[in-house]
Amino acid sequence: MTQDTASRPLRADAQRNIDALLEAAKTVFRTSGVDAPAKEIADLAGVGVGTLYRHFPKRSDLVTAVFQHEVDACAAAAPALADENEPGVALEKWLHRYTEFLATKRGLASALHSGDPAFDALPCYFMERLGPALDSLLEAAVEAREIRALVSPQDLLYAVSKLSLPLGDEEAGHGRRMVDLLVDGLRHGAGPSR
Amino acid sequence: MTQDTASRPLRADAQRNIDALLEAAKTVFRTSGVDAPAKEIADLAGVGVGTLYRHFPKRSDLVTAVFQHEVDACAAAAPALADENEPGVALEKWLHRYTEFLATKRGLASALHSGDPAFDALPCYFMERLGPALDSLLEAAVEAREIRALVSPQDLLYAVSKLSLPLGDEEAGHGRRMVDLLVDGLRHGAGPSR
DNA sequence: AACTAAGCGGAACGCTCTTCCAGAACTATA
DNA sequence: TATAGTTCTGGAAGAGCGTTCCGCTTAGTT
Repeated sequence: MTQDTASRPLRADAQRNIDALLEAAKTVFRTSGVDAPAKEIADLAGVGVGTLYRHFPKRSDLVTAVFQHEVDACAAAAPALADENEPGVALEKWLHRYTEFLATKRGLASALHSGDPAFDALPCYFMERLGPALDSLLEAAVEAREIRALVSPQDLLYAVSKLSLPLGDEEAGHGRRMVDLLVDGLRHGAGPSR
Repeated sequence: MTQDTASRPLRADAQRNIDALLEAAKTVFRTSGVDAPAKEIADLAGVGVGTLYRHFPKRSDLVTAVFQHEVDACAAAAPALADENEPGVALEKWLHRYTEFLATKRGLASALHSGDPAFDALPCYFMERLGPALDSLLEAAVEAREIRALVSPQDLLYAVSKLSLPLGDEEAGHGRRMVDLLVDGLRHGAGPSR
């Protein structure tokens, strides 16, 4: 899933280590934030710190890779959910999947706004991957007349983002409730597509 | 303006150092972010690092103090602007003053969302100080029939916050333009108060 | 002037980041 | 399968930063 773009195909053990590092980094970022010690990540992955720095010379490289990895996983969940559920339910489940994804990104949001140009491309990647994924779910739901057709995937993604990464102080679960409300709102106007 | 709540009145040189540290930290936070080296702040303030840690044992103590200091300054600007300008202009100028304040807070926003409970009280402090300040400007402008009366200070503060601390990638100045638009929107419906 | 205690500075310690290279591990070839 | 050639690995080493600690300084008091 990683590093198969060009050049020669990377040695097998190296690929294994990269995967282990991504998995470890995902876990550590969630528990200790994006500024967690490099050694913690290397230890969890079962490799030396040198190996970490060989594959991800800058911290932002690792952060970016983990982020893209998770965005990909989130996007990939859409077709699976569409197969297994009614369109409206699939949409709802995917949005919750998306909220869970966002919930693990508190620390990452800080990095995104840190001004480091290394992160500039992430929001684009985000939209490019998730936009179409959500769009297919929306279209199916509109087709099935379970929701109305008046929302763009971009708007919905941003709306859910802002609901899930709140400014200020508020109790847990607030984001999830607001997302439910949003989906119900979409359902309300459902009917024959014009 | 600082540390005069209780106990004995703090030695004069200590108070001077505290002020110098706050001033230095404000500058350094702006240029190097909230994670800047402690020594950089201490040097700029002309004191040893020990002095910094004596007054602000944890980094969050310093961050919190600087933040409150700046919130106070921003709130204090409201009456002055109200004296020197027409109500509508005072409102507009203050909102721009507020945007400038927010613009220096990129790094701080990260800290706020970092999950450190030390920062939990900041958003409340923020609203408590700025809410009334903005409210007085709004009331004066409504009274003078320069804007309509349909907005709460909380909504306006949050709206401007979100416009000024954008998610995603966008060119500079976007926040400022959107704030202008918002103020024009307020003006549009102006007329006899009901 | 002398005393007291608050306050100061910066050396020292420990932790983390990052680099580097000798040697291990893998792959291709014969 | 044996060998050569390359990639990749691990962790020691060097540098830098955060934080603590304590002997000395200095403001305030009598």
